[in-house]
Amino acid sequence: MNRAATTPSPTFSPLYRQIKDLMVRSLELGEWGPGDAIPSESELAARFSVSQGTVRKAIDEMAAENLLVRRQGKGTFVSTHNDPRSLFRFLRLQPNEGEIDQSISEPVECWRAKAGQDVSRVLGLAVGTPITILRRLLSFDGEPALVDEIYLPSDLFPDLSLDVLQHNDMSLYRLYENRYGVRMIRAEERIRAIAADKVNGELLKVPEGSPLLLVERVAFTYGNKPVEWRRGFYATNRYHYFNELS
Amino acid sequence: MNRAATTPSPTFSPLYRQIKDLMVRSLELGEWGPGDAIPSESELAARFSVSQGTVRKAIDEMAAENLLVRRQGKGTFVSTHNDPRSLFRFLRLQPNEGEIDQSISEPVECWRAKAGQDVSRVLGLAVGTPITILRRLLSFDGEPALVDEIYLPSDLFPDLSLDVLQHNDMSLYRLYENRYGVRMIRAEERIRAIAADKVNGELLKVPEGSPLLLVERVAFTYGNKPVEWRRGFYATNRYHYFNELS
DNA sequence: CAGTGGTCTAGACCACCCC
DNA sequence: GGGTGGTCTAGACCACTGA
Repeated sequence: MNRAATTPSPTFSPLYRQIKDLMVRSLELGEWGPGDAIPSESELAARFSVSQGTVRKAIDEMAAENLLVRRQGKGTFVSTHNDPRSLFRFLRLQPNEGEIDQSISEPVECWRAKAGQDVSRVLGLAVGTPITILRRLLSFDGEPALVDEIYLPSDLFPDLSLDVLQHNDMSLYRLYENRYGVRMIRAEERIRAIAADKVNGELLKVPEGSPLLLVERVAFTYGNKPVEWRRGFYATNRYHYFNELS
Repeated sequence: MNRAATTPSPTFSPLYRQIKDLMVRSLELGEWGPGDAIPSESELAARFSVSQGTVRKAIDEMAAENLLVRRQGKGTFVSTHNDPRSLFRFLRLQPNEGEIDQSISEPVECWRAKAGQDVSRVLGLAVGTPITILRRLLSFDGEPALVDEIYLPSDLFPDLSLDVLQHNDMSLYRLYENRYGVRMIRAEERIRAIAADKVNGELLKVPEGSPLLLVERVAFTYGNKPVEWRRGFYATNRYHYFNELS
């Protein structure tokens, strides 16, 4: 590590942040894959020629961003959507009473199209880029809870089809990660109330015109690159969207 | 600081967390009030007979929880709702396009009542405890955006009335803090979609039956004590609820 | 037992703010 | 210049895990 880089300057960046950037790059490039243990703190300190405390601070920030998971006595691991604990990290819908025993994702449709203005703006694609659109129904304990309409750039998810979805009984983000090597690390949601149309009303078993939550999500992978756009229609008679503010 | 307390034991708690607990207590007891600078890190280190690094770690956690705000070169301060930067910390509604120039809170009603089952359960009060209920309309740039229905235990907000509200042109949490010494530090929100009733429809200038967000909030002060229950009816034609997931 | 992350210390120096 | 928080180091020891 070049100490000169820490010289005061208009673009001062502390050492631990430079280390962090290098480590994030190792994640992006796949040097350390999801679920893997990364080298120990002392190994990393030696590799970057800094003290253990500096490496530690870099890892602290990455753990706070859910990029890494520390496990005392075992090591530090690249976080993964295969971990059951992260299953509900991006799904804030929960039952008004009790807990969810079982959630089932039922693919409904999957087709190819060309990106229109809206999708290309959100995902940073050129208008006309091939995209894959899929619709699926998510049920909790046998009751339909939400319908998702998902827009993906086809080049990143080449063979995605209804067949693939039906033969993979896992969360979508697990599928993205395991089959396509695309890891979602962050998302933004914009929520509105709308009236159910015919299609969603039937899927969710509510009358047309019933109030639904419309949850629009943009999900990002490493480098703040948006790779998924999603419109979720949430039935909130038995469930609600939970959020904690601090 | 009694080092023996750090001896390995079934209830091991690191030194910096014990320091943090002591400091949180100082906040609860009002030794350090909102907006005040707390003692410098070296002073605190001396007071608790620990190293500066240990105090630092305690402050780090408190800053992460928005209890304190660090300002390099100046000191560490008790966070306050008087700080304009924290104005939208608990209000996640934002315009679909552009920014909010001006927000106006217009009190509509304010009356006393006795806590029913729902309020007492949420706020941890006995049924029948005196509560104060108020309704207000929040407008952004002249357009009505949301109606709040707010339930408070009367003993903590003794003279709260329509008159007080009309003569205090500040955010409610500023009023709570400045006039009643109640600081909100955390909140939970549960969001559903509902149809507008007559009253809220008129206030928000939308037809009866239009879809609205119902945002139920429980807000907590120090010690995780719930002190406010709120039902917000958000019009989401021009605005949306924004949330970031990570 | 050895190896990992977690805590704590003491001291040096830097960046920022204000007098 | 003197105070504050911010960074970085080197070293000691503790807590947890698994072979």
